[in-house]
Amino acid sequence: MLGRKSVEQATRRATIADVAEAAGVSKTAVSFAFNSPDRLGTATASRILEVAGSLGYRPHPVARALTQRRTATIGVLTPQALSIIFSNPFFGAFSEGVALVAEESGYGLHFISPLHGSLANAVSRTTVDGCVAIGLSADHPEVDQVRRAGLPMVLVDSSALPDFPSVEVDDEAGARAAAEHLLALGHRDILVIGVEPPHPAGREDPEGVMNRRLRGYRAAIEAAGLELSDDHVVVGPASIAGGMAAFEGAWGDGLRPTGILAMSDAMAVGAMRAIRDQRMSVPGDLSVVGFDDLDLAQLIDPPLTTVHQPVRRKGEEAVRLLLSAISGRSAERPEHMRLETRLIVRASTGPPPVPARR
Amino acid sequence: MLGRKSVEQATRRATIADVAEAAGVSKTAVSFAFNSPDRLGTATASRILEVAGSLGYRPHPVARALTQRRTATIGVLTPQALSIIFSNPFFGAFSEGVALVAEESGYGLHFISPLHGSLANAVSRTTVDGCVAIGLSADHPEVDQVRRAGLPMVLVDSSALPDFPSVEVDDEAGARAAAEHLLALGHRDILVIGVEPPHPAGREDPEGVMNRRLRGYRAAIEAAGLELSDDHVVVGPASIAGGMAAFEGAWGDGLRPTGILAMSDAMAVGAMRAIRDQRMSVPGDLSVVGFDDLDLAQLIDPPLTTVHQPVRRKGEEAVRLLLSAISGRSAERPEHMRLETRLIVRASTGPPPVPARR
DNA sequence: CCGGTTTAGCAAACCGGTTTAGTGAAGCTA
DNA sequence: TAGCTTCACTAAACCGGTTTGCTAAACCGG
Repeated sequence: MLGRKSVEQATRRATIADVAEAAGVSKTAVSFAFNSPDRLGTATASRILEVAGSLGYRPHPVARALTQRRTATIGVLTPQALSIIFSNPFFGAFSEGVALVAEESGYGLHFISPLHGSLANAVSRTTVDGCVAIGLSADHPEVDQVRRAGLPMVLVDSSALPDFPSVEVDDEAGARAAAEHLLALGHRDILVIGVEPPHPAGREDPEGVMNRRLRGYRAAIEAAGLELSDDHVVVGPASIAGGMAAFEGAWGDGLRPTGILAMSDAMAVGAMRAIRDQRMSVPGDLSVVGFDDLDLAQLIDPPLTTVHQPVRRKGEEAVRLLLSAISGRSAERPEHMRLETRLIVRASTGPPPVPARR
Repeated sequence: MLGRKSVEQATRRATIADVAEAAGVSKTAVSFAFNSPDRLGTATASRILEVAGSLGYRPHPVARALTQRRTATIGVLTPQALSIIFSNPFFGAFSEGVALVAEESGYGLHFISPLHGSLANAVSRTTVDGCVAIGLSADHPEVDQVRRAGLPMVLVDSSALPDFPSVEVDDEAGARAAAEHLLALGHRDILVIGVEPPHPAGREDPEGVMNRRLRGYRAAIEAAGLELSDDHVVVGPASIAGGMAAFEGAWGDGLRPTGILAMSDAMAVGAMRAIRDQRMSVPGDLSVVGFDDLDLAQLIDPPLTTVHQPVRRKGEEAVRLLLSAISGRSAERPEHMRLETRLIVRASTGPPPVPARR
C-alpha cells in the first residue's frame, strides 16, 4: 500500500500550479503563502498552506534557486578524488571547521573533486554560491576557469593569488622549528618525508606547501652547517601507507638517518610503524617529527612530536572569508590570512643513539 | 586590473542569449552546440563554441538542472551536525565508500545535517537526486517527509522500513561474539559502553544500532548464566572523549569491571586512555573490545580487539542501491542488505587479573 | 526536372518557481 | 460623496537553460 502510494507520488510531484488550482487562487498567492504570508489575508494564507500540505507540496529547490540566484550551498574543492580525501584525517579536521561556520550560517556543503579528470569541468556543473579550494596549486588552469565563471572562491594552502582571498599557515617557520629541534638534540643525519603533490607530475608549484616546508627544513639544516641532499628527501602520498612506503624505500636504499622530518602526521605514523617493523624503537633508534598536530598525534605510542597548525581554524576562516565575498561586502582588496604554527614536543624525539655499529 | 575585470564579470554573467546574439544564431543553436553538436553544421558549431569561449560563457548549472530534472548530486543525511560528524573516523570511512561509488558514476556529494534543528527542512531546501541516510531512526518524522517528497532514499544503520532500500550489518551477532570472547577468557564482571543515540532523548528506537548490539551482548552474558545489570551499561557520545568520560563515570561510581565492551572503536580508545590515566594496564588489568575495526584499531597500542564491520562497503552498497532507485530500474521490492560482522582478536584482551584485592 | 528525403537552424513552449506592476474593492478622510 | 489609501490578490514577465515541432534549403535517384 505504502509502496503503491510512493510510486504514484514519484510519478508526478505536485507543483505550485497544482496547489494554486486546488486552492482556487493564483500561483502568486501560493508563493506568498510560503515566502511572505503577511502579504495575504490570514485566512487565505492558512488555507493555502493546508491545501499544499494535503497535496504533499514542497517548493522545488532547483526552481527556487534559479530565481533567487542563490543555492545556499558552498563547494569544497579538493585536488584529489573524494574517496582518497575522506580517508585523510587532516581533511576531516579541516572539514570540521568548514562545516561549523557553514552550518551556523545556513549553508550546506558540497564536495567537488576532479570528476572525470577535470576540476573545472566539475565546478561548472555544480550548483554552489562559492567555493573553498584546498591545496590547489595557483597555476592550475582550473583556477582561471573559476575566475572567469565569476564564482567567489577562497584558496587554502595554495600559493596566494592577488585576486582571491586566501588562508594559509606559516609553513616555513614551522618546518624550521621542527628541524632545529632535531638538530639541537644532536641529530646530523636527517631524512625528510614529503607529501607528494597530487597534481599530475611535472608542473610543480614552487610556492606549494611541500616546497615551503622544504625551505624551512633546509634553512635550519644549512644554518647548522650541514646539507640536505636530494636523496635525503623522499615523497609519497600523505597517508599512513605512504609514510611506511617512503621510509621503507629510503631504508632499502641504504639510508641510515637518526631523525625523520615528516610533512604530515599521517606519514609520521606510517614511518613509525615501518620503523617498528624493522625492530627498532622510537625515539631510541630514530626520532620522528610530524606536521599538523591532529588528534592522532597524541593518541599513538609514543605521542608524536609535531608542528601544530590550526587545521580546523583554517576551515572556519576560509568559510568566513567566502561568505563575506558571497554577500558582496568583501573588502576592496581580498584578504590574505596567515596563521601561526608552533612546535609541540612530545615523546617521539630524543637524542640520537650513541654511534655503535657505524 | 584583474580585480576590475573580475568585478565586471561578476556583475553580469554571460547567458545563452548573449552568446546567441553575438554569434548571430538562435538560443537553440547554442544549446545544440554544447549538447548535441551533430545536429549542427560543423562550421557553425565550432564558431558558436568559439564565441562562447570568448565571452566566458558556461551553461548555468541550476537552469540546466531545472530542465533536465537531474542535479547529478546525491545527499548524505546525517543525524548530527556536520562539525561533529566529520570528527568521527567512522564517518570518514563510510564517506570514503560513498564517495567512491558516487564519483565513478559522475555524482557529486552533498552533506545535509539538521540545519536549524530540522532535517526535513534541510532536505526540502536541498537540490539532490536522492539521498543516503545514516543512523536515522526509522520513526523519525523526517523520514515521512522525505517519503512524501518522493525523493529516493536508502537507509543505513536504521531499523529497516519496508518501502526504502537499506543496508545494515549483523550487529547482534557481532556483539554476541565480542561478549563470548571476554567470557571465554574468564571475565565475569563486564561493563558495556554504549553509543548515545543522537536524537533528542526520550523516543528511543528499539531497533536502533545501540539496542541491537545490546541484545547481542546480553544474549551471550545470559547464556553464560550471568546477568547484565542496568548500571553496567553506560552511554556517551561516540567519540574518544565520550569513551573516556563513560569509563571515568563508571569507575567513579565504584564499578570495578575486568572487561569492557565498547560499541565503537573511538569509545574503546577513550576508555583505554582513561584506564591508563588510572595507572592500570590493558589487557593486564582490564580487557577492552571495540566495535567497527577502523584503521585506528590497529594503530594504537595495544592493538584493539574489535568487531569488524565493513564500514566502507556499507557506503558503497548504499550508493549502488540509491543509484538504481534514482534511475528507476529498482526492483519491485526495495532491497535490504545485511552485511557480515566478525570478531578480530588483537592484543587488548586477555584473561582477567588473578583476584588480588577483592 | 520532379517528388521525396536529409540537413541546418529557428520560434515557441516548457521546467517550477519568484517578482513586478497593477486591479478592484473596502476603508478612511474631509 | 468625491478622492486618497490600504488591502488582498492576480496576470504576466522573468530566471537561464532544453526540447519539440516545424520550415526552408540542399541533396538525391530516376
